[in-house]
Amino acid sequence: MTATHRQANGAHKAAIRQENEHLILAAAERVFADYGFKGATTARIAEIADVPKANVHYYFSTKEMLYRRIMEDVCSHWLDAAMTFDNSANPAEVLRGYIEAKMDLSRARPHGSRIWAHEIIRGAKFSSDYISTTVKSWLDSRVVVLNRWISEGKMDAVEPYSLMYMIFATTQHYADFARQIEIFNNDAPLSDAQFAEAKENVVRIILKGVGLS
Amino acid sequence: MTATHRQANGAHKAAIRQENEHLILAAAERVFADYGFKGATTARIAEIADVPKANVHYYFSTKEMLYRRIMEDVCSHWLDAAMTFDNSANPAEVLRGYIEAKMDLSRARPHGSRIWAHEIIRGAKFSSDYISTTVKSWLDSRVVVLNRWISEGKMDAVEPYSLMYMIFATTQHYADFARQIEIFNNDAPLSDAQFAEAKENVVRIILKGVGLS
DNA sequence: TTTTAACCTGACCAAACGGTCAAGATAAAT
DNA sequence: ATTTATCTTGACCGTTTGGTCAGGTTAAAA
Repeated sequence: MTATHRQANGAHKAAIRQENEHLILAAAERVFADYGFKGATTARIAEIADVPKANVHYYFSTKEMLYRRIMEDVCSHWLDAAMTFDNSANPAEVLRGYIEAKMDLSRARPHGSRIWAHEIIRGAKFSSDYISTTVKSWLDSRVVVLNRWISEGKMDAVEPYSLMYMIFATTQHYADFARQIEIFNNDAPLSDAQFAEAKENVVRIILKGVGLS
Repeated sequence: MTATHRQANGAHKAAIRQENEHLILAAAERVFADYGFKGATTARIAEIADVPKANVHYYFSTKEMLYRRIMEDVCSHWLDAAMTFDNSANPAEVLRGYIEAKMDLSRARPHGSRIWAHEIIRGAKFSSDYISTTVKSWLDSRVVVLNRWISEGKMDAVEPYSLMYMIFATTQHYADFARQIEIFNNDAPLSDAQFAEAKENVVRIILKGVGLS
């Protein structure tokens, strides 16, 4: 390979690194989603990523570091996509937009939701700090908005945390319990049309349930 | 020990067996709830049950058999307590009773709910038969009832499966995500009063959401 | 009292586990 | 052309894993 074929400034090496890290992270996301931290094995991650196990440890020194990286990726993605709780518009539109965004995220990235579920069920050993700071701040600020809407008589006087938990639970159920839903749906994954109907139903029931329709 | 001190007909041996099986099952429920099937270890189960590891294998030949037994226990308990979907009364009372029963079960036996969550997230490898037969039959029969109520104009024309999934998700969230709720509640578990308020909120929002209040 | 059947467990095993390492391959810099 | 830094990987290591087993204890039956 001559100099003219090479990319400038070591771009090839960087590309290799990016490619392999991406392969390993994608495989790890699947394996951690299926088995949780303890149940996942680096051998299985390597197998799915189609790289030797030693290569997994070359890019990510330990299983815990790989797990933490995955958690960070999942969280940042969620902060971007699922925390678009714009409080400038009217309550019904805001809640509808938020619920739809969370439903879409469950559909598009179910692995992230499942990793989160594993992590919380086990007791949030790795993420309790993150939850008690970043996530709690975000949630509390939304509760303030909800309470303002309630005091302005724009919606029913529901307990805001219960409402938020209901939205968390219902939307994430379509990712975490997708296999159960699939079985109930005669062993077929929900079609796009079925999922759209489910999404609309969730929005309708919750909006009406808090007096916003 | 004389004959008069002994219990009749080998009752003592049977009692020993029952006692130890119970100890091991209780410990296994906790460990499987925390780590799922793959992540759980028989050594940890033995440690929590306070019996030698070899004794765990004396009463339950393999980890898989112990897990299946736990799943059966969890399911039968749920069938008893959480499937009391009496369709003779009026819709609002029936739904309220069902939601309250599921919330109470999440509060009283969170481990069972978490084991179920692990099992489904992983793809229901051990339980897909049970879900596609017993549970699906139960669910489909309740959907028939909901559809009848809808056609009789007693409640809104919601998609019944979406509604049932919402109830599953929201009620089980209080077991599966108890740790997250605890952190949001300033690192304190929900008090009985807080839980009662949450339960009432869930009932109110769903009943109103489907036109039953 | 003797026999029998069930219970108990420390010690052990092969397999799987997370992680290491030396030695080679590749490509960028000199 | 040579050096240097990064990438690659089979082989390996100490530990943990699910599971076994021989030999013991206990209590019911004969």
